[in-house]
Amino acid sequence: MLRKVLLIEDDPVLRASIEQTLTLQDLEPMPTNAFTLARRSIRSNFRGVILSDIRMPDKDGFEVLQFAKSKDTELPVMLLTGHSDIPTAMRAVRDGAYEYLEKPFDPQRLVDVVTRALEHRTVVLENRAMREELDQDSPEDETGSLTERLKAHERQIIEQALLAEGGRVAAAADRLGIPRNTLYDRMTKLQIVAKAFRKA
Amino acid sequence: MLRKVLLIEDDPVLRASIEQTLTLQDLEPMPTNAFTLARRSIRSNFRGVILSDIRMPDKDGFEVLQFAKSKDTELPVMLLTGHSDIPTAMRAVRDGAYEYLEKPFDPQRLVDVVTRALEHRTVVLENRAMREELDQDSPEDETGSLTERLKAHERQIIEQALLAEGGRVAAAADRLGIPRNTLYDRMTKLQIVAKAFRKA
DNA sequence: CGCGTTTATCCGAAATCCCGGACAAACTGG
DNA sequence: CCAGTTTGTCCGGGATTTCGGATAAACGCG
Repeated sequence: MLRKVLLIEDDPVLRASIEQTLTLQDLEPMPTNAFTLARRSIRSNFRGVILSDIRMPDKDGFEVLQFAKSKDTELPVMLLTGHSDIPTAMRAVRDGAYEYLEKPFDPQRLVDVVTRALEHRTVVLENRAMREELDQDSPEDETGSLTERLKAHERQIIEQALLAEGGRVAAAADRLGIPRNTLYDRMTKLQIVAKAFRKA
Repeated sequence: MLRKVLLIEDDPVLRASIEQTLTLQDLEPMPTNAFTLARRSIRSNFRGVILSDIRMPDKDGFEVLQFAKSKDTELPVMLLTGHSDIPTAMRAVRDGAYEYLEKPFDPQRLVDVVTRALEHRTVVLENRAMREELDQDSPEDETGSLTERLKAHERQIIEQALLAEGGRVAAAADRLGIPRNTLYDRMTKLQIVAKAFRKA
């Protein structure tokens, strides 16, 4: 489960307060006082969520939202808003903000919302990682000569055995159910060097 | 993206209202007036989310929550609550409810919350499906002798080539880059019969 | 039916592989 | 430091594989 919370809030008092609330919940706030400072942290693979004030001196919280969405549409952005800005905040939610919090808010409410956002972010990233892995595995190349493919597979098996045995050839041979010398023969042919698996 | 919303609400008026709101947003409400009726729909693989009143004649919304969580801890349950029940609702959120909505609520707010819940549910289920697929593929048995494993792999490659060529051995041999006779030799050793790939 | 193609099997020789034995070098741990 | 173990390499012969050639049987099609 992720724990990072990129916090963008210009009011030092409120920022410190939120920071403390999050820290007490075993979360990892990354406090900043302005959007420009937070910019570089906002990436498509950011392993956390964003919590930003909606009204700030330099930049609007809306810009934070748009910037974040431009980097990653599934990156949760939560907005802190004053009472007068609620209609704006609700529109922001429709535009892709994860949630808004009306000031002053219950610390527990903040924690709940942030926690849910982090859960969501966690599964989204897991999802992507798995999808990538799946895409990698599936396209088994059905091309190449039989002998080449078998050789490649044999290399893979032998290297795996060597890795499992910390590069000890005799043990690997035993594990593979073949005489030690035979394994040396195969390794020579495949140009596998045992030392490479032993440096641990 | 999922769209089902299991709606548990005993007040016919409110139920119809919510149903209409959801339908207008291209969602699929499944309205019921009591927990007992909804029970059988609540499964670990339920492809949707749950929206339940927290105060009902027969059963408490809490029980819905607990029942749902017992089936699937990642099944979002949202609770409709009156003003007096807000502390209860907030505790429910800490206990795993996805969100609570204070009556009377803005329809747009309802839609936003439900939509977010559905997004979350969608990625969670995708996640599980992929995990299962990954678990199936990955556990390559790292056991057995080298020769046996290679033989198994060779059989797989040959059968795949035969399948691709409709069981014509000569063509398969060509595809595998080996002489036709050699392939016959291998097939004999591996007890592969070409006819089995030809009846198509 | 008759002819060309494809399949399936047998043969034999060259190439390759498997595997035990042997041994020096390197490593290990009392 | 030294005895015991492990590593890496070489050897050699028996087993296996490879692969072209040959051939009979089966198939496909006009």
